[in-house]
Amino acid sequence: MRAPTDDELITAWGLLHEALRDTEPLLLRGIDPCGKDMSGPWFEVLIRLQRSPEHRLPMSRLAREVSLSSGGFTKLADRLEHRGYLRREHCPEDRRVTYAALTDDGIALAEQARAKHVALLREHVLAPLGDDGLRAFADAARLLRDEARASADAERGAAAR
Amino acid sequence: MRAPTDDELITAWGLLHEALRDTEPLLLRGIDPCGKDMSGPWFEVLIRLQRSPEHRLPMSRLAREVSLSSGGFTKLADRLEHRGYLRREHCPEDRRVTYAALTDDGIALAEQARAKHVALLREHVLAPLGDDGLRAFADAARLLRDEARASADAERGAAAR
DNA sequence: AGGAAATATCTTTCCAGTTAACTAAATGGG
DNA sequence: CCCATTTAGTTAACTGGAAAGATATTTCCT
Repeated sequence: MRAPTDDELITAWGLLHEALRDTEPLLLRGIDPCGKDMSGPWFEVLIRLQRSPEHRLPMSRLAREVSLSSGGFTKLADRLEHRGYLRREHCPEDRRVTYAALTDDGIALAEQARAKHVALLREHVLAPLGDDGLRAFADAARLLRDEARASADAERGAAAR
Repeated sequence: MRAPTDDELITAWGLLHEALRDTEPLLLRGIDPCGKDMSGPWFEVLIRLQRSPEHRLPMSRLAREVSLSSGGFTKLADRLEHRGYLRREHCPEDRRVTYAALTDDGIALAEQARAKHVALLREHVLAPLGDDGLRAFADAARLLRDEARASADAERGAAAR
């Protein structure tokens, strides 16, 4: 198999960008109980809280998992709290940490959003790729992600030294 | 082959997000003649202009291709122009359009940035995926993108009717 | 030709997210 | 035991990009 040319590499990476950029809006259509804003990672936050015991997680961990700075996550939490989907809870064991916890409304919203999102994923991602294609795609994405994390860690280690 | 569960779908999509988000910064390291800012699509713009005859394209077309709003692209063009990498040229045939054209500095920057970017792509994308994996990955991305565009077009058509 | 609709750009306004500075709380080495 | 370091979260200043409106130019229809 011939090795890819420079242009093939650039094109391949561009395709990934375009696929994500064009598909993303389709996957959230009709899921907007928060209003026209709230474009970003609020859905990720809801999903992660929904999967968690007692529907709560430390804010710092959530921020890290959705790749938001601490300051950015504070504002996101403010928005969700203001709309009644989330509340802050103090952790008695470690008084530095604050939990972000779903309210009942937040739980309901998460379930509804998740159901719609999955339906849209089946339509716009699973359908074009097929079962096998989806798995292969996901495996490749995992490889990329792990390589990126390993590289980033290696660089951080080098910087610390 | 068993059909994917809801969770597998959500996870697969999340992996794609993480792969892109974590890999992206690695692919631009050392490519920053513009300063610490200029995070976004300036590289895409340079590449497209580099490939174009006379190193210039209408601003509106560039904006569409890199998925920026007209306002957003105006500001990006301002930044690149201010740094001396780009100039605006009026089109005599259609006086509405303004070309974005690379300066000599811009051409040099594009070549240098492209070379570095390709090297990083080989290291962080081609290496983990392999030749065949990369092509399969790119093909899947193309499928996704085309499906998304077809859906978006269909919806626009329905809205126009 | 004349007017309506479309196109391209710029302007303004708004908002999400980053960085950095700061406080509070926990941890670890001497 | 104490001080230095680290971690959690909030706040403020700034910036990139989106949405909507304004203007100028072209195209299309009659």
